[in-house]
Amino acid sequence: MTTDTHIRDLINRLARLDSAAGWEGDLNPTQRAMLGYLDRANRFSRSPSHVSDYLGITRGTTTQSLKSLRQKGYVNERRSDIDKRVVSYDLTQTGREAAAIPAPLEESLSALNASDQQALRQLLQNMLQDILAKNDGREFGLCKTCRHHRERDRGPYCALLDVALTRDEPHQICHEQVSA
Amino acid sequence: MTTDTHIRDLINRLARLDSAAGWEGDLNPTQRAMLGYLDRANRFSRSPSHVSDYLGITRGTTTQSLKSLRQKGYVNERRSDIDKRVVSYDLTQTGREAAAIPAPLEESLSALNASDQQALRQLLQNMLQDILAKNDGREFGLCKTCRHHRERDRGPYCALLDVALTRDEPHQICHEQVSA
DNA sequence: CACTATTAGTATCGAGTCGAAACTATTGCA
DNA sequence: TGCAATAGTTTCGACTCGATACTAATAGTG
Repeated sequence: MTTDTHIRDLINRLARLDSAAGWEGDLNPTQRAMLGYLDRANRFSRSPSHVSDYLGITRGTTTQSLKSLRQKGYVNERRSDIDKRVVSYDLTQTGREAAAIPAPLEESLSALNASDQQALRQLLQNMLQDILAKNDGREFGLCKTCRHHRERDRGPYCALLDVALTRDEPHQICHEQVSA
Repeated sequence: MTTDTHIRDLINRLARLDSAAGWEGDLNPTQRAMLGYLDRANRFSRSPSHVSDYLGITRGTTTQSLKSLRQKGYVNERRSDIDKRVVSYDLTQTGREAAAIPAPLEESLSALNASDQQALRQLLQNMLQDILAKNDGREFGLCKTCRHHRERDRGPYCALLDVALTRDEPHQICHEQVSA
């Protein structure tokens, strides 16, 4: 059906234009995407494996890209004390600044009215969930939308990992997130 | 605004998943995108420049990719007689077959009902037009939606190039297309 | 009609993406 | 304790991609 191809093309073209604009400075589109993910992911979701799952690439590739991001001073590596296999990445100050520059796609997005934005988000989200379900991929939704998220007296809390959360963590991406 | 980032992420993730699935056989995602474009573009729109404009990459890159597509037997090169600088690419039989395999994104798309599809297409199209307008990029719409397209007694006709069109050309992509 | 500017396309370079496959180190489990 | 699973890394080869410098053909101007 020609109709289908069309929407697919639109999505790919939009992403491509977003990418093309993403060559700003010494970052390429993939590096920018990683930076963006690390910026929005919580402390449980910042390992090479998580980045790989989110971007849909292999861990080998991710290792390479994270290495070049580290060499350019955008991220710091940190090994876990609990599980010595695990590595986690933090954005440096430079990294946070770079993650903050807006893309042309965002400007165009803010031109849409609120209800259109809502509709668009909903439709895209449904598609994404559908595809992820078929590929047993994870959703990487926001912590606060998860079935394990609780609001307690002393603040937010994760019932899956059994840990107290800081005030901003519910708004971050979690690799364990499962929609309620 | 977190809201904006979200939609942008959705679009990029969908495109990325589409890409990741696009490694089938001996084609990579970019090669697959080029093949798809060449398959849907009319005879006036199949040069390296047009591919570059459509994909938002430089001509140098496009030349390289077309070269590898040709070596693998997916496309044929043809120099124009009128303007000897111009080259045009045709899909081979193998190329047409490869362009026909559907992506997971398409299946997920057909799960949406017709009105949702229409709504989604419209919203994405508006965004695309908006972004293209800001970057003086071309729309690459279908011939039949163009202001130069005419329906004559002897069949479809292009008033811009002053040529008669075959029956299927109005349904193809044209680099000269300008929405009516 | 000659001269210059523009346009179409190509080659080369360096950095980096990407999957595949082979590998190390750690942890989990029976 | 010993083997399987997991997290991450390395290496390889093919390729993308922008930048830059290039050739050839056409267009436009005086």
